[in-house]
Amino acid sequence: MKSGMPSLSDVADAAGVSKSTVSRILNNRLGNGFSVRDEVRRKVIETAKKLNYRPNLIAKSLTMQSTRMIHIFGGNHALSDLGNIYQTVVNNITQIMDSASKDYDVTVDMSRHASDASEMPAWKIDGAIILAKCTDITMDEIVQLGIPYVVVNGACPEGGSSVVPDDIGGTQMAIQHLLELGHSKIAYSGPLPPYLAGHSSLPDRHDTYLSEMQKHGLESIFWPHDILDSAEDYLKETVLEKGVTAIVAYGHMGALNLLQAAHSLNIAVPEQLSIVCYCDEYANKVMSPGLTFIDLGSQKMGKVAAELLLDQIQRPGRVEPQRILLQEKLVVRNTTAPPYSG
Amino acid sequence: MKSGMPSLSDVADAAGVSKSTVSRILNNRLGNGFSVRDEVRRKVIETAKKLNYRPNLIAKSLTMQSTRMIHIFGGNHALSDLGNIYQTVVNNITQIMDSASKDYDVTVDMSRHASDASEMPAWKIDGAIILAKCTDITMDEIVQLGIPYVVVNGACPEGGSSVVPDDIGGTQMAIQHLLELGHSKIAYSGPLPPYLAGHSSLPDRHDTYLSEMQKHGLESIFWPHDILDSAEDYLKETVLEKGVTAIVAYGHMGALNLLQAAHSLNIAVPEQLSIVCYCDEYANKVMSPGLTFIDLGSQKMGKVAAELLLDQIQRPGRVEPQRILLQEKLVVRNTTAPPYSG
DNA sequence: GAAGGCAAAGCAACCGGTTGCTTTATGGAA
DNA sequence: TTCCATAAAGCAACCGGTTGCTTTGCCTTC
Repeated sequence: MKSGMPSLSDVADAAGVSKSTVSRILNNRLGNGFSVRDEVRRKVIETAKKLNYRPNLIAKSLTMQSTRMIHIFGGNHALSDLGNIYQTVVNNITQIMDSASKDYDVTVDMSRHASDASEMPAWKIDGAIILAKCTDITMDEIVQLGIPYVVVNGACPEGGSSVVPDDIGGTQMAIQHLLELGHSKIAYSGPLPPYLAGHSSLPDRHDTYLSEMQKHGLESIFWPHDILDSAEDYLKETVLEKGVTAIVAYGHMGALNLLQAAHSLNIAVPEQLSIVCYCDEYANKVMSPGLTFIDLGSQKMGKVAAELLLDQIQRPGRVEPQRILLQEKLVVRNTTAPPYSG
Repeated sequence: MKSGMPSLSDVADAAGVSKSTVSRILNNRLGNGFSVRDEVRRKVIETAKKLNYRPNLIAKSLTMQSTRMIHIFGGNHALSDLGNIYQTVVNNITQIMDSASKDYDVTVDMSRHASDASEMPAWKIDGAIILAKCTDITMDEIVQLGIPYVVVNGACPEGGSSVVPDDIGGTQMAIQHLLELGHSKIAYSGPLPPYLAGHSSLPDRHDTYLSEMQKHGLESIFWPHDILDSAEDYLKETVLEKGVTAIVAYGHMGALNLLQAAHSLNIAVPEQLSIVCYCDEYANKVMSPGLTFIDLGSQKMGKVAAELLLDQIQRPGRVEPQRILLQEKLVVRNTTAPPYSG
């Protein structure tokens, strides 16, 4: 009890047996030239419980191969935005992990890391989930140490596994939907796509919008527009001046703002203006009225990633690395309609 | 396992010195009865670099007294709701920790735990942040191990530190604001307050609403209303039938829904209906139009908690435990106005 | 009665570092 | 030449577990 937590030796002393005996009993490592009398076993277990003994994972990690710890990398950048899909992803991952036969402990690293530093925790981990991305050094370490991993919504190195939503397909569906309704003046509202940095969804959505518009011989109307910009200015520019009848918005917060601004400007949605956005199904559930949205399937993303990871952990070396492209779904609700022809 | 990762001994052998010498040189632990010739020092450092030696953090944290790890408890319940203030809290905590002179690693526990189980990680932690609450067993362990901790937005045991927003004062300000505008038919919209379970903000806001109304001789109008319920039904009942002119909403998502429903029902906000809600400043920032809201100060909450914790860690035993009641602020924007008198 | 076999538990090395203390080498003073 | 202080580096215990192998004791069996 010197430094707080009781150690294996403390339990051993209290129970009057040796360290190794305690270790073997608590880890149920019988056979292999070892056995105990039931009486001793009970006493040890009881003593451990009484002292509130909990193995020190750090020490355990030093010698053992498995710690049943799953570590989620990238929490700091991925969870820092409000209403982020990663929240749903993480929740679904923990849910799957909890219901797994062996239960796993899940931790999320929230620290900031320099881009040239390792994000590896000090303890040994059995599996890793990478939210969008981690530093190169971290990735190298993960691969070198042979830790099973799955990248969620991000690029992964050769031979790795990933689960990524198909933003290109989703964008195509959105445009298709608007075209079928009869729209031709379709604008895109989203942040500027920085091709080098940033997430692939930015260029994916934006570029697909451009190419789809071009494919159908339509003019593309793009004005970089972040959720913090003035939605009213944006609508004045696009809807009132350029005659835009439909907007594809990068995120649901941006869409909500557009909706509010439309109310202020007396632009009826969906009669005069259709809005479709990319959205997490949960985020959308709590919002009324129902936005027409492209479901990123974050719930499924988390689930699939967790199952993929579990599979890799449980059958090491026998699972083919997979790159799963998760189809997005168009959910038509109350913010899209045929264009106003009055 | 080995995977070629060179160990301290490998470096020592290659450089022709002992383990301890390498350790001391690489950690720059001179003095205290130890010194090296510059020649040897250079050779060791060079050898380490050549072998691409990286210390095994697991082994390191076994012996070191400090692990520089901060653990955040309660991530699973606190971060599972979208748009949660805890997200802001966590982000601000990591920010403070990162800018601390010694840098700390912050992890968030996302596992689910039975209420009679310990949530303690198996590795040593230097400090703990508890989001709202943790299991009793966990709390006991933290106290017993003498780990510095701060409870954020929740109750803490005798002698512990906590940072909590003053929901009672905030509610009083909100009601006061509405009264000054001339409202008298003020409704409260929020989840049912389960007095035993649940968070103190539920009864705090609800009860203060009741007592304030009573204090001013006004009728209280309460209909349990969650964000998933129909906002339109709620408005029909309160505004259209009972003549309510102002609503205090528990959360910003609920307020947003009320706003949308008001549009649908052609109820003008704020002309015919004032809405004020409790909200995270960040969540509100991304929303237009500007809601009048009670600022919970989650940013400050995280900052204060982190600083308090750092203080406790750096001056162990010399810091008085504090219970900080953070004042909420009323931010008047575009959803409150004098009642409609047409 | 001695040898053999097996159940039950302990010894001690090891994982990869850190650190208090000891040993060895070196040089200057007496 | 002898002694001693000090610089330079090594020894070995320790952190808290795991595990191969050995020891102890008891019961059979010949």
